Formats: sequence, C-alpha cells, structure tokens
Amino acid sequence: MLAVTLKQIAEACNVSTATVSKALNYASDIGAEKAESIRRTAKSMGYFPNAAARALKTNHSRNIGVTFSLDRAIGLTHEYFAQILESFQLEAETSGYDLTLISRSLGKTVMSYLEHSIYRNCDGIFVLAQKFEDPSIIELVSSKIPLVTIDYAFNGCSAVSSDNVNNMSGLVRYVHSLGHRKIAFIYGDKIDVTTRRIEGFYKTCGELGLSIPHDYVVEGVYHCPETSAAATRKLMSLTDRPTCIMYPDDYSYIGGMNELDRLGFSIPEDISVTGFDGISLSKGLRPNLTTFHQDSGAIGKKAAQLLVSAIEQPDKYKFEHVIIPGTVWEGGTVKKQ
Amino acid sequence: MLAVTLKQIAEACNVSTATVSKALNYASDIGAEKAESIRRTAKSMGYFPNAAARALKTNHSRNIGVTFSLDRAIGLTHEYFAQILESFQLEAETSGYDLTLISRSLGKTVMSYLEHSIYRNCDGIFVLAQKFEDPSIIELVSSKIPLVTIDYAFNGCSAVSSDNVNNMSGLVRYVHSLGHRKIAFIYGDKIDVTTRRIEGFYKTCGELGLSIPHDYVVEGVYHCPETSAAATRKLMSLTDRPTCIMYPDDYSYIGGMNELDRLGFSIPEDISVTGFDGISLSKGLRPNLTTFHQDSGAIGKKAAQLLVSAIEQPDKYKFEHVIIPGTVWEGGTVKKQ
DNA sequence: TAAAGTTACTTAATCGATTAAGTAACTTTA
DNA sequence: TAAAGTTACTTAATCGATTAAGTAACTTTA
Repeated sequence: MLAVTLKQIAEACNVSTATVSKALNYASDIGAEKAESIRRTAKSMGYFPNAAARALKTNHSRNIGVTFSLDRAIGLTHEYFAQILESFQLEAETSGYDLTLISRSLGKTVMSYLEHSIYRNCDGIFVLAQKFEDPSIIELVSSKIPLVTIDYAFNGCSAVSSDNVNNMSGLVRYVHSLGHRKIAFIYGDKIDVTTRRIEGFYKTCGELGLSIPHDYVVEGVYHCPETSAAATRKLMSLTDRPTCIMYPDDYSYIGGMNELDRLGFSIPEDISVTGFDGISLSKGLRPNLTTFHQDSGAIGKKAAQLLVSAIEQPDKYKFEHVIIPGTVWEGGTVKKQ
Repeated sequence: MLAVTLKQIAEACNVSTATVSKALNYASDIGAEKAESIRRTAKSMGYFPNAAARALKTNHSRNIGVTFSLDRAIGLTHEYFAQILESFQLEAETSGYDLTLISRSLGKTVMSYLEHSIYRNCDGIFVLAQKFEDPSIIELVSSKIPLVTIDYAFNGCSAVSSDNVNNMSGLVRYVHSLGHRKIAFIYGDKIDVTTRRIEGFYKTCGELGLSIPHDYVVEGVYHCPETSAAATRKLMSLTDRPTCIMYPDDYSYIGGMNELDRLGFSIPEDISVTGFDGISLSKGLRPNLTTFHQDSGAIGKKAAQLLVSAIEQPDKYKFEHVIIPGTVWEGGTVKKQ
C-alpha cells in the first residue's frame, strides 16, 4: 500500500539507508543519539519493515507454517486443537512470528507441504491436527526444516504431547476411588493417542486389581456422538452392565448422554460417565461432565517455545519430546458407589 | 532451505534468467519450444519461485490476511466460522492465495491490523469472526486495502452475509406450519446478526397473525449452554408456557436440553425446540435437532471469490453485499400440534 | 531491395531491506 | 609524535525474482 521505506527515512534524516537500518536494528556501530532520533523519525512516519525484502535478504521470514487439517474430528472445530493453536499463536507472536496456513496446493500447482513451506520461506512448521501417516507429512518430517508435532513424536523431531497414559490412568483412579469396579471404556479412532489411553486404562485397571471383561472395552470414534450412542446401547444391553462408562471425548459423549436418556437411565443415579478433553462443553452440561482436562494452553505454548528455539538456535538446539500432564475435572456424572 | 533459483535453471538451460522467468510465466516473447524445455528443466530441478523475491518485485504477495478472533463464541471452535474459513481457504488456494493469521502485535511491537497487513504485504484481508466495533477493524475497513467481511457490511466494502432475516423467518414459518402458535425465542448477543434475526422473528410472527407476549423473547448468549439453561428455566416457569422454544444456536441448545430434562420435560412430547446454524452436533442428538442450516460453504466460497476479484481487478471491481440463503433442517424436535 | 516490422532473445535496472568492506575524523598508545 | 585503534558513519554488493529497454537475426512490405 502506502508503505514507508528505509529510503524515505534516510532522506528525512539526512543519513544513508545503512545507518537507518542499523539504528532500527540496534546495531553496535552507530551513535546512540542519532540512532534514537532516527528511531523517533521512523516511528513518526509510521515505518514498518517490508517483510518480503527482509525475508529475501536475511533468508528468515519470521513466518511459521501451520499444517492444519480442517477435518471435523481433528480440526479447527475441535476445542482442544483450537486452544492449542491459540496459545501457540500467542507465544509465537510474542517471539515475532506470524502463522501461515500451509495447504497441499496453490492455484493449479500441486505441492507437498514441504514444497509449499519452502515457497513461502517458512522458518519452521507447526504440525497440528494431522494424520501422521500422510506421505506429505513424512516428507516434511524427514526434511531439515525445524518443526514440532503435537501428540505424536517422530524420530529426530521435537514434539509436545498430552500425557495420555497417565491422564487416562488418573481418570480411572478417580473413578475407582469413588467405588466403581465395573468400568467400561469406549476408545476413539486407533491413532497413537488412543493406543496410549488404552494402555493407561489396562495398566491402571491391572494395578487396581480390576479384571475388565473384554466386552467392556469398545471401539468408538472421536468427536462422533453417533458411534458413542451405538456403543452405549451395546454396553447397556450386557447382562452384567458396567457402573461407569468412559467416553472417548467430551463431545462424543453427547451421543451417549442422549442414548442413556432414551433408554431411561439417569446420570449419575443409574450410570456414571466420564468424558475426556475438558472442553467448555463439559461445564455447559447439567450435571457438569466429569472429565479429564488436557492442558491445551501449556501444550501450545511449549510447542511454540520449542519451535522458536529450534529456528533461532539451530546449533544449541536439541530435540525434545515434552509430555504435558493434565487434571481431572470433577463434575457430577460419577456417583459414589 | 535448499531452494532452486532462476539462476540455476538459467545456467542449466544456457539462457538468461529473464528468459527462464518468461518461460515460467508464459510470457509472449519467447519461443514455444524453448519455453517448454525450460519448464521441463525447472520442474525436474524442483523449482518453486521464491515468494519473498516475487512479492518484493511485483508488490503482490499472493497472500491474504485473516483477522480471526480465537474467542470461544465466534472463533475457531465454532463450526459455522470454521466451515466458512475452510471453504474460503479452498477457494483462495485455487486462485493461488495463501492465508496468514493477522494479529494485533508482533514481538514487542504493537501493531494495528492494518499495519500488520502492510508489513506482511497482504494483498487483501478476510475479516472473519470479528467484533466489528473494534477500532482496529474500523481502521482496516477505512483503508484502501481490499477486504471482505462476513455477516456485517461496512460502507464501501464487500461483504457476504447469511440471510438472517429470511432464515429466521423460514424457521418460524416451519414451526408455525406444524401448528405452533406460542413460540418463544432466546436470542443471542446483541450483534448485527441478532438484530436481523429478531427482526425476522417479529416480522414473520406479525405476518402469521401471532401476537407474541414479550416475555417469550429472552436475551441469551451465543455458544453458551449456561445462559440457554437459565432462559429455559425462566420460560418454562411462565404461567402460559410456550409450545416451542427457539434457541440462539445449536450449541447453546445443549444447555436448554439439559435443563428441560432436569425439569422433567420430554422433547418433543412436552416441548418443541429448534436450534440455529446446522452444525454437525445437531445430527448427533437424538432426536435430531430441528434447526436452520446456514450455508457456510457457500458463504466462504463467495467471500473468497469477491476478495480475489477485488484484488485482481481493482478497476472493474464493484463492492457487493451478497446474501446467502440457507435451509431448514427438519429434525425430530418440533412436534406437530 | 531498402525500410519497416517481427521474433526471440539478453542486458540492466529495480523492488526494500541487510551487511561486509571502505573511510574520515578523532583518540589512545608506546 | 607517529602508529595503531576506535567511532560513526557511507558505499556498494547482494538476496531472487520481474520487466522495460535494447539488439541481432530474420521476415515482410512497398
């Protein structure tokens, strides 16, 4: 648009563009007084550096690419991922980075995520809400570009994950502490996260001396009320019914809630239930849904910190897999037995 | 990273960089055969233009800024906005534009949306999910930068809106057609959209000869189950109860649903209800929620088309305010009276 | 057939920043 | 006091593209 350039400031100040650049970048070989006055002039003229020129020269765009699936289950609509993105953005922004959505094509040209990232000179990539077996993600992860993934760790790449094994364990222990011994678990799509939650579930039940009939553990789908409803029907038709059903996530529990109502079971009088995620919906329900809150804010923030240091200190930097714990949110859907 | 440049292709082909550039851009003054061979070489070398260099020279970044509130009610988590963004992105991408999230600051520097957009050389701005009275939005809208807003039209700017008056009207007529005469309406936050829905509600009730007691029309909050629960309690405690409650949106209806259950009212046997938006949740409920589906796909696509033509044909371009209709989704929550 | 036009290139300038190398004025050191 | 060092600048090259202007070879026109 009407952007002010270094040259205009240089003319206004009667110095060379080099001097202006140095003043604005707090370089060492410039007089303190003159530098200050140049900065004042620049500010008064409404100067902002041209990101393209700067990126071209420095080979550093101050831009982070986000590969974000817009899928219903793992995309923008999911509060867990939305919150991770929000806190990531806040932290990245504080470090001076903007976020660009990286897709698989541009105009008529089909590009891989990596090609697209190179085209846009992204300094790093935030791999969020993704199908990790996607070849284009594999290509990205195998490249030299700094990146961080969420809830899945690739070899030689930084990752931040929710502590799925222990989170699940914590929720099971909470339910157990209220006297439940017949605990059913509807797990979500068989992704890495789910494997860990199943692991946490069985491990903890074992530690607590509970033997769980195998028809108490049912496959479901994340963010899908319909499958939760079907799974609930199945569980409630067993001769030896569970006293508590653990749902794959808060949102999909809606399906179970409806189904239980339709079947004439009251929550928590006739059957106890738990969710997973700790999204705002859980507090909108009466009674509040007992769930496990994953600390999405901490996850996003940590991911941004890891990525920024990977970008800015490529030498010092060491890959890390950070595991973020969460907390049980005690609602009113688990009744003391 | 390891990006291939024009120069390398020029050397490989034994021509000047000018010729390579022309070949890749399908310029007229170049031999068809040589152009084709250059393009083949470029492709085989994995060439993608450097976006920064191109933006610097052409003053055209092929980048669209998105001012996206991450607020829970009007942000990423809301399926309506997420779907608009998704279809916008798809269409923009087809035209060769990427999306960058524009925030209000960068590093230690506080910037307005406009300053940030200029800094990033955005060709245009997609103003989505925003508080339109925000001074930084006003500044943006008053500038010369091409932009398009959603569900709110500024003077001299393109906008795409859901047809709120007629949508509301359509839903009221549907409810009326099933015999309901005592229709209550919980409206959302008092933003422009809400004003139109209230207008549509009263207008249509008037046309249908219904006189609505003023305590049937209650203020609520979008995306907030708690307020819907409270409003429901209020409505159901009236001496002359409504036969149908229209909720501000599908999500907030969850609060009403819970409250009705708690009060011992069955849906739709004892009370009929409707939502608004037509998000996937409405089909996850039993019975399916009767709601009004706003055509978020069409809205996003149209917005992208308007913005791209505003960017690419600034002369020919005329501001437009496009109104997109939607459809009633017949669920099972409105009982024939 | 000479002038004018066309084709298919190359040369060189340019976008707006950054930064290594150069330099004039002044200060410190031996 | 002469050499060396420091300070505070400027000059000029550069990042990787695009494009106006230039030009040689060939073709068409009058």
